[in-house]
Amino acid sequence: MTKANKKVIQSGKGVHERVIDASLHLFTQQGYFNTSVPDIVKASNCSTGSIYHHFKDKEGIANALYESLLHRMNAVLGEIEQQFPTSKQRCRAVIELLFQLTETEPDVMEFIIYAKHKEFLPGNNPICSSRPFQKMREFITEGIANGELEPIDDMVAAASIYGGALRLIVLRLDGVIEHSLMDKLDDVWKCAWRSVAA
Amino acid sequence: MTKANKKVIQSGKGVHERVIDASLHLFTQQGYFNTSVPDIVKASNCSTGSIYHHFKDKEGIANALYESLLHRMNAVLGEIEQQFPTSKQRCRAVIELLFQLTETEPDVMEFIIYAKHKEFLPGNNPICSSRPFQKMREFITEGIANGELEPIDDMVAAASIYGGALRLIVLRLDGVIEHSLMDKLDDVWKCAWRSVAA
DNA sequence: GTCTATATCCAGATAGAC
DNA sequence: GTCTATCTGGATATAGAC
Repeated sequence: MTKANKKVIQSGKGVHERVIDASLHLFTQQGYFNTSVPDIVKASNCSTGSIYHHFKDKEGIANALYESLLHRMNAVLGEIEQQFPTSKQRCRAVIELLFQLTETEPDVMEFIIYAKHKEFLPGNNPICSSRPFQKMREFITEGIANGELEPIDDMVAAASIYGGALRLIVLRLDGVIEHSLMDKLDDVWKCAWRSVAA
Repeated sequence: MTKANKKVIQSGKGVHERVIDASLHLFTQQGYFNTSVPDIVKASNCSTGSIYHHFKDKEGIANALYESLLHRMNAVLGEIEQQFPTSKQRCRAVIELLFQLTETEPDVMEFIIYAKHKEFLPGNNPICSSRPFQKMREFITEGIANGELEPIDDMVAAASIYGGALRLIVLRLDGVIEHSLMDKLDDVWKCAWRSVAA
């Protein structure tokens, strides 16, 4: 990508947003620790001084990014909850959402489900304890309670429903799968649902 | 752990093994980039000079560790292949093996399936392309070919069979699950097999 | 082969002009 | 609020005695 391109893409954005955008890209492509603040300076077209004016430190950047992505995920899951009444519909919608996000914004997906946050955000809980992941499990718990799903351990059921999709997402992000996950959605869903349906 | 303890544990081992052992522990507990060579010096009771005499550099340590664990995994999967003739038996044995390893040697499991190798071993292929992971998928492919499993996409079938177990392993390593995975083995396997059985 | 002492580098972070 | 110049610490890696 040329310098000119970068400027076009990021024109009109404030420092905060430019830094977050650049960092998401660098962190997912190279890893948090392989990305230096000077790297972020170059990629964001902001100066060191500006960056430290807007963020406490490098970890503060990662934290802002993390919070914003979790917040966004949580909002979308809330919409799914409102739109669909059954466990079956909700879980299917979640998997479709995750696949779509993997295809359209792989950096976002990679940062959410594939980054080792505890290594660079040691203060935070593991991401699987975060609100969005909890909500995903609630969809399951309710399904067990109302008899849509087999009466088994919640964690086992959640892992069975979402586990296959999450594996495929990792394989896709790693380049092992070369075509769009959307092609596999129906098959994945069929397997996932069969594994726990009552 | 006291210094005395450490010496007892590692007495009689050579530099190579002491360094590998200490590094596995440090890398999984703190992350590769949060572990300095001086950290490894202290934990292994080897001097900087000795370490660099036996390994080219810090990455060389991680690489030796990675290769040795993959080699070990590969050997055990080979035994499973020999011992069991059917896809069903083999996949079940794989999941049991992974659960056992998670409980008895969580560091090993964490380094194999949860570390972001591409960030600190940039030369290597993604681990899901490695021999052991390929072999796990072969067990599936053969099952599809001989009619034990539904005739669906190999990757989808593999993700469905192993995905739930791998999710639970991550939850266990993150401390979200507090009891032994062995307790859940039967349920996990039932779900996994139902998802793809012909 | 193992050790201590040390060189070199570059990261993260700050100071202070504008 | 943004910038450039700079400080400081600690990391990786080496040198060279033993």
